[in-house]
Formats: sequence, C-alpha cells, structure tokens
Amino acid sequence: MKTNKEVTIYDIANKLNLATSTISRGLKGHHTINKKTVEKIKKTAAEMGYSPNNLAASLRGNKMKTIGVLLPMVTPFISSLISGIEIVAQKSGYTILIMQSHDSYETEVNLTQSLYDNRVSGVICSLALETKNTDHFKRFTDNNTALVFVDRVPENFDTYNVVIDNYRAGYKATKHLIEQGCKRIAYITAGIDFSVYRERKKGYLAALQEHNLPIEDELVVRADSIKYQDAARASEKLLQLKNRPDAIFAPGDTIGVSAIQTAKKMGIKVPEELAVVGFNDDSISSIIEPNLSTVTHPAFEMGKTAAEIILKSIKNAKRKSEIVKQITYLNTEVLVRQSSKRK
Amino acid sequence: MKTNKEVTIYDIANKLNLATSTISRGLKGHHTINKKTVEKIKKTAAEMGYSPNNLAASLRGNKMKTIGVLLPMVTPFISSLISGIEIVAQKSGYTILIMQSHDSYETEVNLTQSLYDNRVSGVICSLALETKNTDHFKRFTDNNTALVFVDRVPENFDTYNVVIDNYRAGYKATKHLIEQGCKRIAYITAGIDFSVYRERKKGYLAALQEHNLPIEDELVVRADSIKYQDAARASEKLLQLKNRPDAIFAPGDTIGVSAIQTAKKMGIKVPEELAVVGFNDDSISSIIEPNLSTVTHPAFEMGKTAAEIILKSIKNAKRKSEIVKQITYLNTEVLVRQSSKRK
DNA sequence: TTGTAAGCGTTATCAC
DNA sequence: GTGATAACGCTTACAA
Repeated sequence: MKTNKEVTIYDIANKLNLATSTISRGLKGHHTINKKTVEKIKKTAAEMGYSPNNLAASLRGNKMKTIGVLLPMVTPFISSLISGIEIVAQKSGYTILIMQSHDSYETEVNLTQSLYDNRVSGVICSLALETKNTDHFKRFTDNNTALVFVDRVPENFDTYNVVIDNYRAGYKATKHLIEQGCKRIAYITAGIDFSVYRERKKGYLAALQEHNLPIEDELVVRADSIKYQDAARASEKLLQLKNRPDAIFAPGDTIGVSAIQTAKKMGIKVPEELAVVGFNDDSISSIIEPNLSTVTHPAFEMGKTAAEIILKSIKNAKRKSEIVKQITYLNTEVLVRQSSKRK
Repeated sequence: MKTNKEVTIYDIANKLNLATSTISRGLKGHHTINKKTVEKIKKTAAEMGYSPNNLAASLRGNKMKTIGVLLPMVTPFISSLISGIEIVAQKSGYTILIMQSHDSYETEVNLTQSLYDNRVSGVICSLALETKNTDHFKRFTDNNTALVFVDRVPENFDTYNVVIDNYRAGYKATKHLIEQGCKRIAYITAGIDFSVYRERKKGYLAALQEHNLPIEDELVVRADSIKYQDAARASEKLLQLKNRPDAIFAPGDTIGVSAIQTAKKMGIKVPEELAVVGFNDDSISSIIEPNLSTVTHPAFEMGKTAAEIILKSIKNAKRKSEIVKQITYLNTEVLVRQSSKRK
C-alpha cells in the first residue's frame, strides 16, 4: 500500500493561484464563478486526482449525505424494498447505509445509536419483531433527522409511515378462502403478536365473523420468528389438531411454504384437504408445488415512496414542518394460485 | 422537529471545568486519566445526552470506522455473506455500508468513487458480472484503504481474495453426474464467461475429458444474467436441442431451478431424462420438486473471513504490509438430492 | 467575480 | 494527570 497524500482543494488553489473558497465553489459549478474558471478548476482537479472529502464537508453541515436504512433482516421482500430506496436515493446523490436488527430489540437500539453517531440525514426503518417501545427513535425527530417507518411501523409515533392496509389485506385473503368453501380457517401470527401480523389477524377475524364462521382460539398459533423452522413448527401444531383446519392463512410466503410442505409430509392434500394463502408474492410462492396463492406486497414501491418522503423531508428540515404524522397506504391484492383453488 | 443544539465535548468541559482534551480522553477511558475523573465525565456526558460525532473524529484520522461492502445484488447467497461480514464488523465497532452494483460495471465504478468519498476504512467487494477492468479499485490500494475481494474476484489484482476452488467444485459436480450415468452433460455459463463461471466450466470440461465424454460446443450456453428469466431462456435453448442433454450442471440454484421448471413444462422427467445439479444450496433448492442437488457455497464463512482479513489489514495499515496477494480458499461439497439421483 | 477567515467537533502533540 | 492549541478539509458569511 502506497501512502499518497490526498489532494485537497488547498492544493488545487495553490496550483491555480486561487482561493480555496473559489475552488470549493467552482467544483460545485456555483453560478457566481466565471465559467472559464469553473472549467479550469474542474480540469485541474481531475488531473490532480482530487476527490472530495465528504467527511469534512459534512462536518460543517453536521450531516452526511447518507440515509440510514434499518431493517429486520434481508428477506426477498426487504431486498426489493432496498432496491426501491436505492434507486431514489442514488438519483439525489445520497448514499444508503443498510443495517439489520435481526429482529432483536437490543440490536435495533444499538444500531439506532450508531446511525445517529454517523450523522445520517434521514432514517428509513422497519421495526424488529421484538420491538414494543420506540423511544430510541425520538433521538432522530428531536434532532432534526428525517424519519420514515415502512411496513412494520410503530403504533404511536408521530412521523411518516409507508404501509399497506394490513387489515384489508387480511380480510381479503380470508374472504377468498371462505369463498373457496373453507370452514375452519387457521392463522399463524409471528412474534409477540406484532402490529402488522395483528392487523392481518383482525382482518381475518372480521371476515370469519362476517360469514358466521366460528372463531376458535386453537386455530390461531404463533411462530417465534418468520424463519422457516419456526414457521414449520407452527404449521405442524395446527395440522396435528384433533379437529384439523381446512385452510391456513399465513402472513408471509415462507410461512405459507412451510405449511404446504408440512402438510405434504403428513400426507395432507393441498388444496383439497388444506387450502393455503401466503403473503408477499416472493418468488418461492411460484416455485413450490402446488403454487402458493398469496397477497401482493408492493415492496419496491414502498421503498421508493419512503425514500421520496425522506428526501422531501430533508429538504424542508430547515423550516420546521407542520406535518406531525402522515400515513401513506399502498395497494395489495390476492393472487389466486393452486394452493387455494378448490372450485 | 425540534432543533436542539448538539451537546459536544466542549459543553461537558465547560460544565466540569476541565479541558476538552481531558473529556475526549476520559470518554475513551484513557489510562492516563484519573479513574474518578473518567467516571465523572462519563456520567455527566450521559446526563447531558452527549453523543459522539463520528464525522469530526474521523476527519482527523481521515477514515470512518466503516467498511464498504460492494456487491452485485442481494441474492440468498449474498445475504448470508453480508451476515458474516456484519457479525465480525459489529464486534469491532465497525459499521458496514452496503451497496449494490446490480451487476453493472458503470454502477460499480460510481459506487467505488462514492465509497472512497465517504472515507471508508476498508472495502469488501464481489465483482459485477460486467466488470472486466478493475482499475477503479486501485484508488483504494493506492490510498491506504484495505481491500478484499470475495467470491467474484478479479483475475489480476494484487490483494486479498476469499474464494472457493471453483475449478474443483465444477469438477466434483460434473463427476457426480457422470457417476450417475449421464453422457451428455450441459453447462450454463453467465455473463461474458465471468471468472467464477469460467472456472467452474473448466472443472466441468476436465471431468468430461477425464471420463472420455465428448465435449460439444452446443452443450455450453450462456445466460445474460443469473436472474430467473434469463436462466430459463438458456435452459430452454438446451432442452430444445435436437440431441438433447441428459444432464445440466447449473452454476447457481436459480439457474438450476429454472432448468427443472423448464424441463417440467416441456414434459421432460427429472431426474430420469434430465439430471440437474445447481450451486449455492439456496433454500429454494430444497423446496423445488424434485429437490435440487447442489454444491455448497460457504457464504457466511466467506463473509466472516473477509471481514476478519479487512480488520487485520486496517490494523496493520500503518506499517506497510509485506503481503502483496493472498488467496484464501474455503471448502465446498456436492449435496446429492433427488434432481440428480439416477441409481 | 474572487478572496479572507472563522468554524464544524474531535484528537494528537506538546507542555505543565 | 491535566491543559492549551493546532490540525483534519471543507463551506460560507463577509469583504474587496
């Protein structure tokens, strides 16, 4: 490793017999600088191999041109979400700093601190499954850092949220199962009845009630996480019931896939004896056989929207915004495939 | 948004009637500072809601405590890789900055610049499929920034590489197919015969040769990317051959899955008429039916190893290291599942 | 249109 | 053990 000293605007200033301020402005194509000077500056900067030091620039403004992205873990859904954020951020010259909480509250708190220490301009977050208290995010709103929650949002926090209507999605999925003639429909929830999953459950319960189907406690089971193993355990529990369900609404495709595979292992026919609907439209849902019916979840769009809100919010940060809370809903729909087709 | 002014070490110094240098040292538990003073400092810092400004600290040292992670795109393999990096980095108090090239050379060059501008301490990179020239990485080695390539590494670049032995992996997978009695084994490559895929191909060819199987050009086809659609197109091309292959070695599970599904659509029985072996052991490989035989790819371990090397390399950065190039190989093995079991 | 100089928050180097 | 001060590289009033 060589240790070339870095070229700074000071060096350029020296070479060109100009002031550093002129270089600084020239590099940004400031309108108060002579066009020819600008050109000259840019040219020599390139020749000298100058590259701007974001640290120094940000130290003055006290913020990096960086958006912190704090997510539970990288799933297919999340990776589309990231792409959406990325594409918008990149256009505006923002870098994104991705961190995973691994669904742990403690990790989330730590990463929150770390994002703050790095002086990010804004934060886009989808909560960890474990998170109940969201005080650690006040740090951002209290200190002029834009904050947007996506998908897994807190219940009571005054800021921007980008979500789908989980209640309606749950309702629609369940209604579809009812229309297929299912009578004993089960639901698998995740974490400590986490908001998103609870809302979907509410929709599920509403649909049952509306169609005069009995609501039975044993038909709602909990998976410790949304990972395959935990989901499979939950599915198994349902399918071992004396009075087994004839349908499962799984609020995630991994869970749905685990249900199908568990059923197969137990010799239960899908969809004839057990109809299954998942959530997210991950690619596995069209690889598993029978193909998994699912509810679309516009990850990419959600990412784009969240990033756009963050950028707008950063721009307006100076004059304090009037907006206290804003919830943006994106649309979802039920994709009917083989796993729930009974008619 | 309130705009609380930030608490700095200067404020703490004022309150405690100490010098900023003492505060700075106290906060880090420097041994030259009285234990009681250290405690007092830490306590009041906490009380005042102080949080360190990494920007300022890094400006002096000219490097952020950040590792840039530049990857082609988030696949299941890559997401394990990230986890491995993350776990090691976090332990040492490093933050990771993840960026995706989306397999585009141009994007990779830009992101490289962006990482540099952000003064990361080190970079872990897996190359874009399009990348042939890697001069844009010289920036890092020339300027005292640690650099490690993982998995998709350049051919000629003096630095650390963490890889598997792609040649041997290709050889082993092909040999397995031969042992199953396959005679016309096809291979799908990706990108412009990108290094990793080329190495696997070499192994494939060596195995054929060793067993006196004919090497036919039409049995090696190219997919434009490793995404499903492109892979499926390549599979289709193979299966439409007049003299159709009886096995496909796919250097990725998505490609392997596409091969199985394409075969099914065409009414070709797997594994009876077509044996398939994939690569990576993604979770889809055990969801697809028949289950896809595959070659393990120790993503998590590779991530951990890469991060450990980076950290060591950062530590040694001051005295220039003697090491010019070091290649670390991790082990792989063939997992035989239904898609290739013929005996 | 360009120059001067202060300041961003921290740390390293001396000095005491 | 602690303090004073310069320096990191850049931006931005304010001056010219």
